[in-house]
Amino acid sequence: MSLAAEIAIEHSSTEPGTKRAPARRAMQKGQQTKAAIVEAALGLATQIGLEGLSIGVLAEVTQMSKSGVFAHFGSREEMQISVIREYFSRFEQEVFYPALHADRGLPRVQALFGNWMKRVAVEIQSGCIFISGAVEFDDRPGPVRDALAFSVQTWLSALYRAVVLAKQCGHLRSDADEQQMAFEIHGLILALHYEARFLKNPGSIERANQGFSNILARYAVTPVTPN
Amino acid sequence: MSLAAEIAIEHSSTEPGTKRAPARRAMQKGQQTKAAIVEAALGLATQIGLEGLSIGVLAEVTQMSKSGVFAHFGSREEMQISVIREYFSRFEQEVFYPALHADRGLPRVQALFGNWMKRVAVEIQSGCIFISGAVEFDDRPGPVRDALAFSVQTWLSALYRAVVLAKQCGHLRSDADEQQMAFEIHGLILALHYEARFLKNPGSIERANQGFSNILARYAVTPVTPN
DNA sequence: TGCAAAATAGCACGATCGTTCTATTTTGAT
DNA sequence: ATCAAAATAGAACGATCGTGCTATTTTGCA
Repeated sequence: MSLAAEIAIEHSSTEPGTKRAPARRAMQKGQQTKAAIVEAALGLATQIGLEGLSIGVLAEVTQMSKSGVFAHFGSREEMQISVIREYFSRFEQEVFYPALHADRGLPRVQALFGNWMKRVAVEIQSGCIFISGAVEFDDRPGPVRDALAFSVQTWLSALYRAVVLAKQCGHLRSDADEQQMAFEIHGLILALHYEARFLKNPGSIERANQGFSNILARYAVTPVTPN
Repeated sequence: MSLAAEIAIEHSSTEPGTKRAPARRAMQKGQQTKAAIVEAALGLATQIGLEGLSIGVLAEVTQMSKSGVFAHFGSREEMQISVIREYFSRFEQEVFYPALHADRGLPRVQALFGNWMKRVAVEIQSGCIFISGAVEFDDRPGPVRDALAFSVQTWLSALYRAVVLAKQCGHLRSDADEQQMAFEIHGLILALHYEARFLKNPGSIERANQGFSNILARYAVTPVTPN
């Protein structure tokens, strides 16, 4: 049902500062500061990447001591994972859930792509953790890579399922390959991020949108009205 | 004429260890060791990225002292730039030049894409500096970013010119947008690298090839024979 | 073979890193 | 208000980083 359905399960990892037996105390302040740290870390990570994050810089930004920051996570890796979870949560809220209001089938696929584009357009300035993180952790095994790959796979699967639904609705040609279509859409987003953010090529957003139109023209059963 | 025509100009930077006036000495050994260091650095950089390169690790790998390695470049940034130049040079030799033997027009575009695919297929294991470097330096100004962006732009321009040539040859529809076509091809390569190397999704190579066929079907004037 | 120049090594520097340990302060239910 | 627990601070650790300085070794024309 939810994009993050399985996330909740994985979230039951050992949180430092949370003792098992006597869970009577409220500990509101702790979670509050932790959220503020993650917020700051998220802003930093989108710009300089997850690997660029350091406890020291995080302490500086949040006006805390290094050990104060550290205590909230127990390790740097756990801090990075917290950032990934927060990023995923916002991605979910901004891209996935709003698109569920669109009708099943092609309209929903268009909504997903449209919301994704809106987000990436902003991330041309701020950066995207799903893209930078993929490069940073593509052959560095461990829990951070796992959390990142899980988040990305969850989102790409949601996109794929929307395409499958579109075909079931009869909106796509009978010979349309749903995995292929999702792959090509992903490529457009990646090319946009690369050419706009790194190369600073103007017109990239328009080309990504045009590319999506081209994909629709290929896979849809009938000419699609542009949004 | 050459893909790297302008590179030679940029290459006239201050090389440490090269004094201007008395250029009598041969200094063959120096360049030889430097080449070996760059070779080792290239192998490391493809895996762990340009930012992951350190003088210390490089000294370990080449069985030299840190200062011995350092002296060949004068700075870490200059070392990274040397790696980028070497990577570009090999890319040129492997992808660009061989494709010039194909006939102008669509055949050459197909050859460029085919060679590019062959290389990326290998880089699913080893990694691609043009992709990882773009993420590492997308908002870190400086000479390293400049060298990297220049290399990538040079290659993408070469691809674009091949597409323009294909249209001039009458191989593409009159309404074909060459920049758009190059953008979509770039997206396929990026999606392949992302989904195969990071997500380890099988079938990504086939999807990239299929995507290229789809692009040809859209832009070419006549059905194209698959290679 | 001699000898200057080039190549390499050795050492030390300040900085930053993640982490551990031990205080100290703050919190919040009783 | 009390007091234990939670939250935060402070200091120190070993490691690694890029780089500068000064030897020492190696190179290759004369």
